[in-house]
Amino acid sequence: MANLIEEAKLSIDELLEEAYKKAVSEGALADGGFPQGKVEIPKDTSNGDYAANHAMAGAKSLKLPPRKIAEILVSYMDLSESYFKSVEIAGPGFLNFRLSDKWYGKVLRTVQNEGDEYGSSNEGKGEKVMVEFVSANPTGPMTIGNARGGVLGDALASVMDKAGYDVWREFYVNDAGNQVDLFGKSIEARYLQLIKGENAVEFPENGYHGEDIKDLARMIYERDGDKYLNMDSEERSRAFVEFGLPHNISLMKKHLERYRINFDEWFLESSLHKSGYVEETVKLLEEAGHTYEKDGALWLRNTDFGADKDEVLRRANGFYTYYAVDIAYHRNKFIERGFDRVIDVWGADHHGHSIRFAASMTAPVLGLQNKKLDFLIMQMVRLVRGNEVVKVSKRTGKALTLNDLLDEIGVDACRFFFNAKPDTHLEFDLDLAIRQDSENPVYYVQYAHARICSLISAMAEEGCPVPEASAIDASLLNTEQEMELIKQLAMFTEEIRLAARDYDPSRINRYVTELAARFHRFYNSCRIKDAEPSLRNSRLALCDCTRRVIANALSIVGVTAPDKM
RNA sequence: GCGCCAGUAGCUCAGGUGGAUAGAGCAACUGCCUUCUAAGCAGUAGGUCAGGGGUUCGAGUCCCUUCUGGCGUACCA
Repeated sequence: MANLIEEAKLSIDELLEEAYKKAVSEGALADGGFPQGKVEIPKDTSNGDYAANHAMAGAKSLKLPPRKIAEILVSYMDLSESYFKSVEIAGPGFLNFRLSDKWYGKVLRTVQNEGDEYGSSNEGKGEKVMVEFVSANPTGPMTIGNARGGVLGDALASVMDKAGYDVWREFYVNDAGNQVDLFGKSIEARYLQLIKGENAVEFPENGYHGEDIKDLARMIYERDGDKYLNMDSEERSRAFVEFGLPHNISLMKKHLERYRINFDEWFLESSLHKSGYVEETVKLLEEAGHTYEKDGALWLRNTDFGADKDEVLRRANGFYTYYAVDIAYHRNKFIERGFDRVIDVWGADHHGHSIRFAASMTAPVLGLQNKKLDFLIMQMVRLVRGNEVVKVSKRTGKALTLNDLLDEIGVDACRFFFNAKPDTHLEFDLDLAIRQDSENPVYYVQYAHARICSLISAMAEEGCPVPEASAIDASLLNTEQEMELIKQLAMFTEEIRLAARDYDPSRINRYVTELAARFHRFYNSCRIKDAEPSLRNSRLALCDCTRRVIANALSIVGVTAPDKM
């Protein structure tokens, strides 16, 4: 559970502080306090692997020019027991440290010892976090937008899990409310059209036009014939909903499983209605005086909590709005189920809602003062086919479904592709996606893994198994390519930490692509098979570590790491 | 109108919370397989970081403003 980058930075801080203290005790520096500097990995590591700006930060308090301070610190510094072989002063006063082979060896040992666990840390300290994502309406098939939200949520959950949070994946099923009524009415219309003819029955204006609705009607007709023909309309569409929803939900489960997403819970909206929890929550707000009646509806004074408008909680017809249900649902997450933090992965079409909703959640009666509600708002996916923009809408029924997409480009490519930075618009070109073969970066990464696997097995057959990292001589790994590769291996834990902190799992994509690139560079410039035995063993251990980290990283994104390609 | 997100190479995007000379991949061009997987590597070319102001030793990064695109601003979810 080591974060090698953090360790290296900390050890530089310690080296500097020791040098500072020694310099002060011998009168070389004024005792103005140890300067609070930052240790960073510079963009360009040709001057050093780590750069510290303490000398610049201390210029004022120590009343000396930065370069002078740097010189004094360096002269009092002892690197002999450290992970560094040299320190140099550069530019305005940067202190540039270069890593020694003691550190490179430690990296390989750490990767090998920690195995599948390498990359994990205890940053999150077991905090209970729920990631709610996808939560697609069960009124139709999942779309390409859900493909993005699915990977984002799932990979975010994985990253947080690795970073030491206690993570729960949840799918919120909207199995109640207007959309569901409309769903029932849509099936009903299609059903009646089957019997009476398409022109004899009017289709609801805002109904769901998709083929899947027709399919559902057909299934019902094939099973029960015209049994529902003379039934009361309300009763009939309710019966159709009772058939259609479970059907769609199990289909979503199946497709998401194919997409390698498994939820800890499929939470039913209807359960909040049945248990009276929505009513109870609204009453809470009512009794605290946060509501008023207008035009027969019950309104929440959301402007009191800083929102730009008030919201309807209960419609004039007596039904609760999704807004009221959402408040109840989130109260349930925090209060009833004890999550410390909730992250909702929502599309950009919900961002207005998320801002107003966050305001509502600060209502003191809800008791969420110490809780943390975050939103990961992902921008929309723009579907294009060549130059033509493809409109995605469930209403028109023309959407490309998640399952169709998986048929076309495969799970690995899809997961890798959609794990992109959440806050930028994603352009998805269907023409490109279909011919996304070797152009796709996912293959570049997988290829590195397969290359290593076949190399390792070929070497094992020749009597050269992968050695223990503790038994190799890391000082032999002294070419630029080897050192760059090891440095990238060391970065993994830190990368996961940052991905969790920023809610940006796409960092892992970039990380693993860079790791693969560094491996390919190494592989091209360094022979393994016919190197001296000790060098061969060192390189073999390096290959093995790379293989492990690639596999670990890909598993976070939910992409397979093949042995052969 | 107001609010949120974005604008970086021909295309798709990075840019580590203000640091050293702005980077990858694709596309284009030139090389590298009798040697561990060429789905690879090395190299060339490509830029007014949307425009304009400001903050400071220093700005793609922070502030203001204009422009462009997306999304929102329902008794839909």
